[in-house]
Amino acid sequence: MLNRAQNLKFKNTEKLRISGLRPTKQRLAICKVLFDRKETFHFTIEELQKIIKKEGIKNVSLATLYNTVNSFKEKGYLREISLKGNSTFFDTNIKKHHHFFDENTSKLIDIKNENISINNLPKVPAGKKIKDVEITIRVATNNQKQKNN
Amino acid sequence: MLNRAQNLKFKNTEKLRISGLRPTKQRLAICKVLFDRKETFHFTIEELQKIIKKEGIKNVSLATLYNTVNSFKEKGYLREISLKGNSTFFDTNIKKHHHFFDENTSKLIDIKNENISINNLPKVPAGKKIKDVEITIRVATNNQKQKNN
DNA sequence: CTTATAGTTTAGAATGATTATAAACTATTA
DNA sequence: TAATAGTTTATAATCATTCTAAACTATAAG
Repeated sequence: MLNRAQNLKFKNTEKLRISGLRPTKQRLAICKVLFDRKETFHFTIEELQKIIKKEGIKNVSLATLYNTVNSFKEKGYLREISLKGNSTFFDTNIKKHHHFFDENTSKLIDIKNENISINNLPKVPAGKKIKDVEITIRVATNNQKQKNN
Repeated sequence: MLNRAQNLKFKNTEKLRISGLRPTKQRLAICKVLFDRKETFHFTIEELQKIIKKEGIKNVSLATLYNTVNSFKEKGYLREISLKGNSTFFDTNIKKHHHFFDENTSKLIDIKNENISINNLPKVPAGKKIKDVEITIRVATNNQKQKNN
């Protein structure tokens, strides 16, 4: 019988194998930060690197972070979020959902998909299928000017 | 009485003055491409440069393109569109509306705001106001793999 | 008209994010 | 245990964007 830590590691190893990736120390370190937690979260590559450093799990180069995160994105274990300006955000929540973007803090907040629906969606261009629907609601305190980026 | 070309130039000059920008040759050349047309359109800085070159209006440096487009964005004469990966897209349509993004062609298609509405929008975070709502619907031909960027 | 000045343009440098490279390293398989 | 295929890493390369400072120009005042 596996304890909690062993079980999580086992799951991560499986996730890597399924993705066709060998379970190396670096990748397991990344998995631990990304997937061994109760709540999903949003991050940039830079933030991910800081977290891994802080937890002192293992030093992981930027190149490996980019490669691994991109692999997970391709395999569907992570999603990339569209945002103006700024750098690229990823989300460990891979269920269909949407986002508030707080312009004051530059943080994303999930909107569960059940809460929201779209009416009168126009016809999709001929011969095309919908691959993804992304809704981003930018919010800010009232007294703050709207950021245009 | 002004003819059509003169009238458009006058309007552009006004637009610049209102924005606190002097109507230089370069800026008028950019305005001509952006605003002197029936239909609004989407562009990247690189595409804008190509169009201006092709029309042979006036050579405009990249720095000026960035500066002027950013000024227009700040003044509200242009909107920036959030998109994963790729480079930054702008839209000369400044009315509230949304977009299809065709993954096969990497082109945007407008969805008029009247056509679409959102239900069950959850409560906005405390003390915050909605500044913008952006809906992007990614589409592709059925037989093509979904791009994840 | 000039001229002075404040604003503008530009090439090229600087920056920052991301990707490519190739040598050193490591997990896996035979 | 060795061979090999895959991985990591530092560093270089690339790409979009912003900065800089010198040359240029629109505007306003004389």
